[in-house]
Amino acid sequence: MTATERFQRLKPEKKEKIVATAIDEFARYGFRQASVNRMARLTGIAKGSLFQYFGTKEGLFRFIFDHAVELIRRNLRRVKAETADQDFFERIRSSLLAGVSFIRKHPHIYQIYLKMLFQEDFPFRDEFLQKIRLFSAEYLTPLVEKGMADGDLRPDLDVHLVVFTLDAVMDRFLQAHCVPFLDGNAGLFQAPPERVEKQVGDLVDFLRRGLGAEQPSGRR
Amino acid sequence: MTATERFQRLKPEKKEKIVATAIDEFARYGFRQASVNRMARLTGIAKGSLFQYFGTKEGLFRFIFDHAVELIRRNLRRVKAETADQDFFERIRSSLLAGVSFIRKHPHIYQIYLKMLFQEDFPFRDEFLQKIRLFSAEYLTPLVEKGMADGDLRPDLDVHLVVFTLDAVMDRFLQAHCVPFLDGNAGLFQAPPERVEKQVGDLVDFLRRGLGAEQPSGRR
DNA sequence: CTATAAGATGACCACCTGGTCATTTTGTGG
DNA sequence: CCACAAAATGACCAGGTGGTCATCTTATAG
Repeated sequence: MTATERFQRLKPEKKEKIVATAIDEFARYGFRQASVNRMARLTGIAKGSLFQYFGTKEGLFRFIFDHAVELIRRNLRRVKAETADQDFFERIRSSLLAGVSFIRKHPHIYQIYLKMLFQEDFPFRDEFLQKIRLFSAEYLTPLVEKGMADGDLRPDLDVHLVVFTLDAVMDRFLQAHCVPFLDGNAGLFQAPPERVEKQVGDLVDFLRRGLGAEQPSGRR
Repeated sequence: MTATERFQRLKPEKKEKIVATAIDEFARYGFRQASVNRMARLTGIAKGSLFQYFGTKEGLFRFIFDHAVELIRRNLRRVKAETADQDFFERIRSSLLAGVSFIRKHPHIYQIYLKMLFQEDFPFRDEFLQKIRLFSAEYLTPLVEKGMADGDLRPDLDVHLVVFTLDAVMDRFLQAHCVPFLDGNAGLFQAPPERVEKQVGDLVDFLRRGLGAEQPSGRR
């Protein structure tokens, strides 16, 4: 990969400051419009040093990108494991709440994610889009397949269509939490935790009504 | 509004060339990264002239923006009127097909739309997001309300949630048609018309199964 | 054909960018 | 305290930006 040993040798405090500032910068401005000069000013580190650490702006972004991917991967794995014994719709509920929680903790990473979706001038965008598909395939697909096998989901549904729909609805829910006017007048935008809890509940109940088997194994 | 009389006085041919080039440029590069120099080179018109016509880069974008909004508005109105007598799900089907058709005809406008969703450095972005909400409220909401009143939709569903879900699924369907790897392995990306026809049909059938009343007034 | 107004033009400006590298500062072992 | 290496620095560069405006070209009217 790109050589960042020089950067890795820095004091943790300095490293964190650089990472935080860079994430912020890329989240706010995308790739092309992000300014290494500004990052240098904000971190108090000479521009030359930043280029010594990462080679190029793209190298710096590569590092941030990998960092973010790893964070997301860990989160998905964790949620998947923690909810393994739950009912299908309960898992969807947990996934949505985990998504909101992740965004709360790492808003700038999510902002970068949203920008990369439709902004072609990001480096590694193809890799990024492939990873998204992989995440969806590795996370949602097996979840749906298990849901059908367990009888939580109506047996007449096409797995791919369920995955596609869930992906769309869940993504949109998270987007509406971050972008004004993308909610359906439902006050999703920057809703406080207790309101989110109810919104997620309502949405999942709605999904259950459309996708759930009539008499599932569980109660409710 | 911003003064564009100077531009309006030009020969239609010249006007169209400018509009087409500008739409292309903003679609490819967003706002900040779009270059008036490049547009001048591509149209063969002096940069100074472009600034005489539109005042600023923002003025030029304002014109393109209004132009695009008007196009979309007309399209929505037309589809809504043309499908007024159809069954609810038939209308959704028609809307999706009309969406794909619009994107085929105006791919760059749709690209600008996608970029504006998450790129904050566009001028008029708040206005844009409000318009989106308005379109959704004026288009999808009454459609769903009529669908429920007509008994096409299950009566126990919450209108807002149906609108939210449809919005999410339909938007995602169109996005998947334009961005690779956003489809659920379903080959939506840049699918040819006949494939789109089938995909839309499958999706709508799927939606009908989840949202439709058991015994609607019509056949099928 | 001329006088005048309207329009087109591109050199120019200040500013910002990613990236370089000679120079200075700092850290370390003896 | 020194010597030497490693790290930090910011002036500098070429190239691009949005925007201006004196100058030139064109069209029109008398």
